[in-house]
Amino acid sequence: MTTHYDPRGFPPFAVTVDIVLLSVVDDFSVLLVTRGEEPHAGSLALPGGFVRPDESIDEAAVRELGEETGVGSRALRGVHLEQLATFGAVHRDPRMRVVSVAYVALVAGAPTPVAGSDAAGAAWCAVDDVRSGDLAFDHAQILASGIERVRSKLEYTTLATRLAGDRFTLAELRRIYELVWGTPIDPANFRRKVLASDGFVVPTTEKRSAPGGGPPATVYRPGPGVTLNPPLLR
Amino acid sequence: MTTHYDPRGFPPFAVTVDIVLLSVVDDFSVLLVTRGEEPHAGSLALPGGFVRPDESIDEAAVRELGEETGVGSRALRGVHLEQLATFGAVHRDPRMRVVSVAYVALVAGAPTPVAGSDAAGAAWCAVDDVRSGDLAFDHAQILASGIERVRSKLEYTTLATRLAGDRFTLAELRRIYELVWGTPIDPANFRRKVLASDGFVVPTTEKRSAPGGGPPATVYRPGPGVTLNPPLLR
DNA sequence: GTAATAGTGTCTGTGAGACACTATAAA
DNA sequence: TTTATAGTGTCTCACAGACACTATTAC
Repeated sequence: MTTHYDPRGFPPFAVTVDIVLLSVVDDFSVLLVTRGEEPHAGSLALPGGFVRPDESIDEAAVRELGEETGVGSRALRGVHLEQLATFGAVHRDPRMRVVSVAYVALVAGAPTPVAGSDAAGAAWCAVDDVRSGDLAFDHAQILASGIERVRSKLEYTTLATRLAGDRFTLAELRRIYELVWGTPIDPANFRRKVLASDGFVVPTTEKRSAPGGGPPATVYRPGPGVTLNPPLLR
Repeated sequence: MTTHYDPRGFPPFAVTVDIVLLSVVDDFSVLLVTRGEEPHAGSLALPGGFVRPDESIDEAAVRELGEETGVGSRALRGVHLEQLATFGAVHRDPRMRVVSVAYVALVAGAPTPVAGSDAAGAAWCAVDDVRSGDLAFDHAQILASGIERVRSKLEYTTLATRLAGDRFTLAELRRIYELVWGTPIDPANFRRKVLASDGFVVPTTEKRSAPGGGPPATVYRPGPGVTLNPPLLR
């Protein structure tokens, strides 16, 4: 931080936040926007925008999550938001020098983006259907980092409950793991491990019947724990 | 990334890199510099500096690691460098709006910083002796993040070999784990787990005797593996 | 009835951790 | 001779994973 170099003498940096907002319903999906202007007009991109001088980077991420994704503030409660990594190749944006701080966010139930701002072009896309070449800038790389972060964090944290919402059965929770990881999981062993993890899930008195048969399943809500001890293995 | 907002109309951001360079010899230590100018003149700080317009953030980190730490390029071969996190509170630097991208670096044997640049004020400090209040800016927070990152990565990666250098005995490797984690480890179980991890260490024909007694120990070098399967538990 | 699922029980293999034991070298 | 360490062996406990089984519901 000692400076032989005065940054005021050089063309400035712009700082942006880009958000990998993920959810699970029928698929493990990411919210993408269609760019309305150059560069990359018409391409898909991660929602994001410039950090303003009077807000921290974290604050900018929260603001963009609301504005740009158009996900209503009701759905935004209980959203998980964490910093992912920072991308700063020299020419990643052709307009000027832009450094992007990427975030990962998790929301339950893929809520429909409300109209307004740029949300007109916002849509949920199954992550397996997104082709790298379709994404603007270096967003394919950012998306890949975000997906990998979430896949690995499901192993040793209770983050899956952020994707499950505030009421879920163990079958629904297991389905989230199966869709995110892309592997089948033994229901009996999954049940035992989840219930053995202190603070992961809390049973309610409620029961829920699934279509297609089977006895009513106990409904659970997220527990107070954040880390999983022992971890769930992929 | 769609912009209703033109960043050119606002005071610019500066982007810096700060480096948490860690090593283990007698202690688990971090390289700190004494600041020569305001703000925080005389305080300890992490080595770092401004990112230049013509270099990526990663390139700036590599450059600063050489320049600012003054660790010779011989010792810099085999150094591990990875991005840690980005810190962007509004007033973290009183001069102007500065966003800092922090990196963690690991080097073997705490090489003495060579004179030149600001390295005159660079010194290795045991991480347990660093008091948060002694550090400039938000560097205490950055240091804490870096330490925690390394502590947890020793569990599931082969990073400890970056702290051990290119020739080491299992006792020396174990000592690194003990100093970083601050807990004693059973030598017999440690040996078995390390040798059972494919690609962690490779035996050489060399033997080395430790002062104080005991038979000569086999010397190992780092293996090609990067992840530890199964992990070493703290 | 039939199919599907909730929830429980059980067996096996693997690995973590504790610790005993010997062999070898420094002081 | 004493002390410390290298390296091996072994025992126990816990858990992961595979899978059988019963009970209960939708259709």
